[in-house]
Amino acid sequence: MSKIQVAIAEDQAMVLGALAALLETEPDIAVCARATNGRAALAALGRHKPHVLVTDIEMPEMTGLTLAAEARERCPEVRVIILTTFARPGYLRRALDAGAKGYLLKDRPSAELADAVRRVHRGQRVIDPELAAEAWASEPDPLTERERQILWRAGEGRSTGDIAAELCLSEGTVRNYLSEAISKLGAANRIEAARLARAKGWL
Amino acid sequence: MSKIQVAIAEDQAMVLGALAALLETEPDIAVCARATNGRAALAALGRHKPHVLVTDIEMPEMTGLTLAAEARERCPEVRVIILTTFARPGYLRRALDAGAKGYLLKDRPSAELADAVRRVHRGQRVIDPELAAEAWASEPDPLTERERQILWRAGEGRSTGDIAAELCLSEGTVRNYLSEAISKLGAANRIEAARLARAKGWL
DNA sequence: GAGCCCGGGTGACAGATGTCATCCGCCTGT
DNA sequence: ACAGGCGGATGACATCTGTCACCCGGGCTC
Repeated sequence: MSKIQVAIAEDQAMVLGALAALLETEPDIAVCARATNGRAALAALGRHKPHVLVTDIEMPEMTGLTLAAEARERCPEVRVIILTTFARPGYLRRALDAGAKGYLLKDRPSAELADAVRRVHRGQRVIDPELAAEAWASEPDPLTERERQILWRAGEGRSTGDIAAELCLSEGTVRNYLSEAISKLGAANRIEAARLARAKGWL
Repeated sequence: MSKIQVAIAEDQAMVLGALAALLETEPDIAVCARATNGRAALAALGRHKPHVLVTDIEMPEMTGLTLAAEARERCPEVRVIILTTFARPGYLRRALDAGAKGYLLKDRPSAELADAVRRVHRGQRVIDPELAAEAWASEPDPLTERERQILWRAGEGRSTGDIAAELCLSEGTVRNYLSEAISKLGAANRIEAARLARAKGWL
């Protein structure tokens, strides 16, 4: 019996090593590659051709979501499982759009990981059930690309003028977009709007 | 040879399980207790009397820092290692004040964990070297308690008026504190100030 | 008791933010 | 050819923020 070959991408080295140790305790699973950022993971996919890729979302260089999308392009036979802290409907939706086969939360019991790897390897989908329900019920991202760009920067503490300069827009326009975003999100000001958007995974 | 008994506290069950798997691969270490929140961890210390406690900082019920302090009170023979994402001088300082013997970052290679456990068990201290240097160089928290309260709320997106009402202060006073905090932190506005303070672990 | 620091408050002012109505090009579908 | 939409801009206005100078009352200490 040949083992299921798994690649892992996770930016916190300690967690990466720990996840690898966890999977290595399974007799039918082998970890063939590890990466601490998205770009490295993508390179590793080409070299090792694993059956399954387990990846975090928030990573330097390349996010797990874009990694999933790239992987589908270049190595369509690799099945991707997103493993993340964030129970954000927006992330799940984007993950599925990017062709991910699994979406698992880091606060699930550790036994579920190996299970998910096996299931996905068999061709099944594995989606965190609570999150799936929530995502179905929840409204889709109401923000336009511009609003996202601007709200993001506003959330970092940059001023209207700064943002306008950076995006080559007029100051008034930036305020308009911000105003629009604030009202779409039902917030009282840019700060709260940014927080809400982040919490939903829209940012 | 009897193994080093380790307890682990970490709120993300998946990571908890993975860390346990990682430590279990070491022949001289055994994981005798696991907890996904601070209170449960404290209870486990009483029951299992481990040699070493490895704990995250940000957890529900009780933070790893207060857990460390409580542990020193009730089970002074247990050596505590803080294992966290956050390279914040403020956290390190508070951890050491609380009697922690180790402070390790989650983005260090996973091999360092077992190493740290052994060292701390032998009675040594293990502090992330870069962080230690930074903490020594870095100025101590410049914020007063009031400023902290107010800046925290401002960072959540609450308005000056809101905050004043909540803390039973006048609106002008809140603005004064905020202004003071902003200038202490060298920020351009309350949002940036809150971000900076958070990054330093002062908030 | 005089002087002084500290938490808190006031008032005034400039500048940043949030809201609206309106306008202008530029596509796009019919 | 024309009506819409859409991204972007403008101007005006009200409100919120950030800053500053100064005031008050209670504890200190000398």
